Amino acid sequence: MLKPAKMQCSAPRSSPFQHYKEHSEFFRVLFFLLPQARPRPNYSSIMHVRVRFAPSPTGFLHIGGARTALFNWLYARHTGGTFILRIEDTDAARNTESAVNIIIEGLRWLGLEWDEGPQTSNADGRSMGQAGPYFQSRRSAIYQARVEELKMKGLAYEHEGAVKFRMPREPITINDLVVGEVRRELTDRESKDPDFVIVRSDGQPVFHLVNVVDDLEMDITHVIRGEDHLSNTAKHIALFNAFGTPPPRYAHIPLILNTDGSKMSKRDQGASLISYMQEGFVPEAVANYLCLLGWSPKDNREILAQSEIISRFDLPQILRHNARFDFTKLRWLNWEYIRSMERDRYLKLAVSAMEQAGFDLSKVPPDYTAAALLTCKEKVQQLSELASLAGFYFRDDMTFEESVRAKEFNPESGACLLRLKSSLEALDLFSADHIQQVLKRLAAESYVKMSVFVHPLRVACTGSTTGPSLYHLVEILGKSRVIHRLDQALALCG
RNA sequence: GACCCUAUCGUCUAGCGGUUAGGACACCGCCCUUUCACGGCGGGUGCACGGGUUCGAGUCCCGUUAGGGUCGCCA
Repeated sequence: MLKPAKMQCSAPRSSPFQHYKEHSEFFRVLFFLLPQARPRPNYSSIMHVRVRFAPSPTGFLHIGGARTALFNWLYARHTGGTFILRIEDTDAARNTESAVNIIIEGLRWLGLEWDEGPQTSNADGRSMGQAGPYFQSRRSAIYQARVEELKMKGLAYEHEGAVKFRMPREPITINDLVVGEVRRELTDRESKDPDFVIVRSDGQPVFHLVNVVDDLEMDITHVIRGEDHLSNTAKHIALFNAFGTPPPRYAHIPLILNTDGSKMSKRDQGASLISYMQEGFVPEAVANYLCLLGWSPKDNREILAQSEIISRFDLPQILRHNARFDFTKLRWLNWEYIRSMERDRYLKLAVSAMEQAGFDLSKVPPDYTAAALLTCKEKVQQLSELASLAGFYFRDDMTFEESVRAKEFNPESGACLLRLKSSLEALDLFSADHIQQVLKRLAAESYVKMSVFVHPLRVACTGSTTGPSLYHLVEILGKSRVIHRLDQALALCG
């Protein structure tokens, strides 16, 4: 089996110069003699790229599917081509409008706008593009005509009420842009009966048929999909051949596995894109992370602007092996995006995360909310962590876990809190600086470290031993709230 | 069972015959420090195994092993 060079560029395979690097001396001379020959012809200028994401609306958008969509989108943007969304809703039983909506909202959240496809989840609703309908459930006539065509050509036949396609018995060679040249032989089971069903006995066309017909009718030039379809591709190529149309270029991208290396299925943690939307992830961070699975900018950088990814992204450099999903690294990336996020956008996302966690901020002064949430901006990896980190700002009564209560509140800390209370009460200007001065002074007077006062104060104010910068949080809470909380804590000190 | 793909630190990756095998996340130590962090400095960990080819192999070839995928009247 011949494996083509991994670094083969986007140039059409027909180019005799694609391996010029391997014969540099020879071609250097050749290029000199033939100035019209370019080492890297620009693929996009030769052909207008049309790619599609074709999910089945199952009520779920798999993170791997999201990455497939992302890679298609990136390739379209990279080449100046067209990104198409097609809904493969041939299985009527489990397809609902809300299931389509999950796909649409997921893609929009990730920022993957499509150039052609539905604009709403309604199969008969508005759409963009001239190659519609973009719902397979509305393309029955097209499939029927194509099946008739195959029958006429003697390439399909009735069998027990279904229609079967005459699959070639010879091995089929797939020329994959990522995997390379793959010679696919029939399996032993297929050898017994190579022909496969393209229309079920109930009249419904099956995936292999509709997928190929749509790619053909929609002039899809590149099929970028998960590697789980690599073996099926032989069937698809055979179908294209049967229709007398050259197949598109294929690019099978590696799969995303669980951390333990097992296949990521629906039920696995983090398998659904919706979970990221709900758990405080920033779409750019998720997209950035997804890009790094199976693709690399090769310059030791992890955080990349979308525009940069678009200009660098290409199919031949995609890795061939599966990647395990590293939730910890995603969280780190998300933190990087949150901390460098523009203030107002952060506030918007932070407020909605708090509301999602059950906090009603509608009656809280906006300035207070903003100041409070801003103290946590660089401290959360997911926006959903805000509820526990900043919750104390928005609660009237502190609750203390038994362990915290036993450890932090005792006669000694009570004494500290009492002095803290009178000193803070006397403070005219309740600012972080002045509050810090008070702590410093008290510690100096008692010949103890600041932490002797810092710790009880933090626990009294926030209910926790960790949190935002103490002096700022005390300032933001304001004198009356702080005094009230000190009283509450004092009552627990015995 | 058959067919197909894959194999560099724990994870994501750089590497395209000659490297002290680089980076990131995670982890450990020290410094800074009002907590948790951030930041700074330093550290450990890797070419699955076995054969070839070659002066020289992480890199090319073959095999083994392991992982993943496919073989539906699912998509």
